[in-house]
Amino acid sequence: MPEVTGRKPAISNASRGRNAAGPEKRRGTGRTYRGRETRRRLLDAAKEVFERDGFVHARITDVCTTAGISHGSFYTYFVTKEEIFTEVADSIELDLLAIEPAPEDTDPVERIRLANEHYLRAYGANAKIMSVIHQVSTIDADVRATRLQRQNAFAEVIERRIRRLQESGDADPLVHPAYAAQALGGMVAHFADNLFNTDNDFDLETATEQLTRIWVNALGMRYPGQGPAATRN
Amino acid sequence: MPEVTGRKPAISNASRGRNAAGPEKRRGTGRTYRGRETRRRLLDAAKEVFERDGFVHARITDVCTTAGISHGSFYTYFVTKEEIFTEVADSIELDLLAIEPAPEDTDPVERIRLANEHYLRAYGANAKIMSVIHQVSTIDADVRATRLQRQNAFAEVIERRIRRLQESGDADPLVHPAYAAQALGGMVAHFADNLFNTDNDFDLETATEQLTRIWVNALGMRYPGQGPAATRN
Amino acid sequence: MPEVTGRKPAISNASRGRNAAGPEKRRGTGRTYRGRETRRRLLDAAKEVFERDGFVHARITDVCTTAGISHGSFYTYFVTKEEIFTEVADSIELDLLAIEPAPEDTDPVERIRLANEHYLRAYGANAKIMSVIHQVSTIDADVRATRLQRQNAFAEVIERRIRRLQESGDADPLVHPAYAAQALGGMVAHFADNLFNTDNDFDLETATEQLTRIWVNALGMRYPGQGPAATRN
Amino acid sequence: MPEVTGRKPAISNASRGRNAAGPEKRRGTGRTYRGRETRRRLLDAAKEVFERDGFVHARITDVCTTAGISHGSFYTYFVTKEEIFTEVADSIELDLLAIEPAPEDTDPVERIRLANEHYLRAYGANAKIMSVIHQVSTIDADVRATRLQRQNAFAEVIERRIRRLQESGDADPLVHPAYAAQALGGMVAHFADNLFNTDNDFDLETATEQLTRIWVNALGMRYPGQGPAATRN
DNA sequence: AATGAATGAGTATTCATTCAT
DNA sequence: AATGAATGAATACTCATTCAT
Repeated sequence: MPEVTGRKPAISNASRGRNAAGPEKRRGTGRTYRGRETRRRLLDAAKEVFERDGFVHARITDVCTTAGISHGSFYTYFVTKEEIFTEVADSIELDLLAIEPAPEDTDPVERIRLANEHYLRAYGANAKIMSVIHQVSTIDADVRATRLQRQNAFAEVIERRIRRLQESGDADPLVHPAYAAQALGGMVAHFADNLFNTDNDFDLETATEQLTRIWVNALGMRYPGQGPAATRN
Repeated sequence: MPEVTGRKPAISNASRGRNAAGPEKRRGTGRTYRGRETRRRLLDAAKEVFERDGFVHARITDVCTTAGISHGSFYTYFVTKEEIFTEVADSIELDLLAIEPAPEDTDPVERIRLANEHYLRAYGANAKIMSVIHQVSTIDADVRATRLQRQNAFAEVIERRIRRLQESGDADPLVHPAYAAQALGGMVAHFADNLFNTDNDFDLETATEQLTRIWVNALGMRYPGQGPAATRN
Repeated sequence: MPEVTGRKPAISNASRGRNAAGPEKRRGTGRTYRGRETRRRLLDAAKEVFERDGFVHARITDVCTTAGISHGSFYTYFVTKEEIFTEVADSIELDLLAIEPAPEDTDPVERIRLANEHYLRAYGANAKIMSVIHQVSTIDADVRATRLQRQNAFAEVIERRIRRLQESGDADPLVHPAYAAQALGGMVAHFADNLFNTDNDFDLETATEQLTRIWVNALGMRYPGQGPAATRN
Repeated sequence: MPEVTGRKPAISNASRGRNAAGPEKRRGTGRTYRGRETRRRLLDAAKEVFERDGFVHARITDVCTTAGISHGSFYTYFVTKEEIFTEVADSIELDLLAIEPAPEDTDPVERIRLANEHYLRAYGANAKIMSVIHQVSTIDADVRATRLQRQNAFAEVIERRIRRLQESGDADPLVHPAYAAQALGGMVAHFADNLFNTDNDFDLETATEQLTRIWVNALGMRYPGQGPAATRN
């Protein structure tokens, strides 16, 4: 994706090195209370505008108007549209990936159900901005990288669990943990998007239950007190 | 990102009115061999440019240059960037969803494997443009609608098959066909994107096999000659 | 004549929708002294360019160059070429139609002469832009509407005066006030255009006198101290 | 009005020297029957399109489509948009200026009435295209010149008549023939445009009568059998 | 820290006219 | 003489970013 536009810092190379944050690039202005306040207002406004218009069509002007600050002040706090977007996105996805702590003795199937439920709920609470993040990830290499990184981190967690289940004899050993993790994680992500960002007849509870059932079946796990899953004989 | 323009009504149109516009909007120009050739060249060029630059950054100029035609000739064939994109996208996604007919007596599991393999291969052959289609679907309502429509059509096919398997006692009756269809279809789509458009260690064959296994397990199907799936007792 | 453009809706607007646009359309920027200055410079420049090139051939670029401001700044103040034109036109025609108040006891014929003189002088002072307004009124429905509205308002004033003259027995009762008002008003307007925008041998003073004489005769009015008008026997 | 556009023969210098008709410029193709037929179709179509869209917005494409001929064939018959317009315009105004032959002994007032009636009717029959001619005359110097030339020729006829009336003692000698001719001719022209090209409550018959009355009064003429015009004492 | 005016690169689109067939 | 494809000059408009106050 070569840089075609000529404007100053087009997206791809704007937030490069994320977290690396060029020393003179990142603006803060969090020193005074008033400054912090304005910054927060901008972030809130940005989220609103991004959700409404998508990243591509969102205009900084609108963000400023929404935040009730002047046009030029934006640059006191953020260097580019990309930067503020990244910050908005970061503040969001964190919730999504927060894996809830469950009691030690929670049943494995229940754990999966809880994780799925949490994912769906968290996604639902941020469905619109999630789809925008999705959009940006198809445009901007850095955002895409971050997204993939998170996806992989998520998949790794799942992978470890699958591996553990297999080791304890509770999951089909023929399932490849890495592949299954990516596939099942993707399945839930995909479904969540479908559930909240399109018109359809799905409902959250059934979705939770069904995704869990599929997940459990897929791994060849046993439902508690039900005998072997998916066995008909 | 200045491609997002849109001039004001301009004094002009004011007095146009009447039946001026007429049907002359639809462009075809497939009357001459030369015309058809040029059109084809444009479509090829467009695909190339979209793959390289993505929809947002693709410029009509580049498409024309690549096609070796003059600037203005583009509009002899297409009205907007969106239109040519849609045509490119349509020609692609069709292949993808075409599920090749398998011999009558093909084993159900094998059928699934074949379908998955086909999907992955077809996706792989068009991976780059597929991701662009993805991008556009997050930007343009029409493209999104078309995409969803196809996704649903695809899901319905899967749903019917699941239902049939359940009726013949070959699939877990507790799985909800509609939910499962959307989930499993999404899973494969998601994985395909991951497989071809990111750096990772997955390979096509294993992916085919694993996705199939998960799919089969998820539905509680039995692998041929292996006894009940996912049963370990 | 490419000024008559008008881009397609462009994918963009598709997802804008919602309450995006908002009220931000109306541009003002009269907040700062500097801003007001620039605006004024733009209006002056626009008048100059419109007078020189006519509306059709006038380019916004030229207006900006003439005003000594950058290209994009135009849009800080005006949305379209039409808008700035309308504003220029409005500021002009006002003078034209302002009928100066004459002393109470002014002779009716003198009143007419004064009005004609004022009209011709005012027209003369803005002859070039007047002809451009004329041009635009043949192109743009809005400008045409405004023009007609004014013309009619003007005609109504004349009509009322004719009616009063008839009531006091000072004008031919067979003359239809509404028709005459439109006819005589149009006569002066037409003559003014001819006088200032073409090569001919007319001069302002004779024109004033003659138009007045025709007007007075037409209404069957009496010249002061001359006995009945148009009577030669 | 400097040449701003870059297209080949922009209007102003296109029809230059009218009737001079550069030897190689004017295309004819009136040799075959088919050719003459096509030419006629083009002229009809052009009139229709010009009336509907005005000169500025009329597109040659539309003219061709309307005429049912191919795009490129236009240039077999006409060199430019201006040329075909001029030809359309010429064929129209002729009728308008045709002064009807009245019986030798026709009353002078009746003569004026007949002339006015003819003018209004002829204008009415071509009102729309007349307003387009008006438009073009504000854009194109040549068309403007032609228009003025005709207007002046018309005015001269009127002027001669006024002079004759004055010589025979039938018109106010204080009226300046040249000024009055321009004024009264313009009055009728202006009224005609108003009558047919705007929404108003005027009707043709009253207009004819009133314009005649004003005209007759203005010149201080006597209505037949009514004693001196506009005399009330 | 805030304001709002100024900047200017970037690109889509139209349509009269030409040209190869 | 007809067709229709190709050309390309011309220009309006957007919006991220900078800058003077």
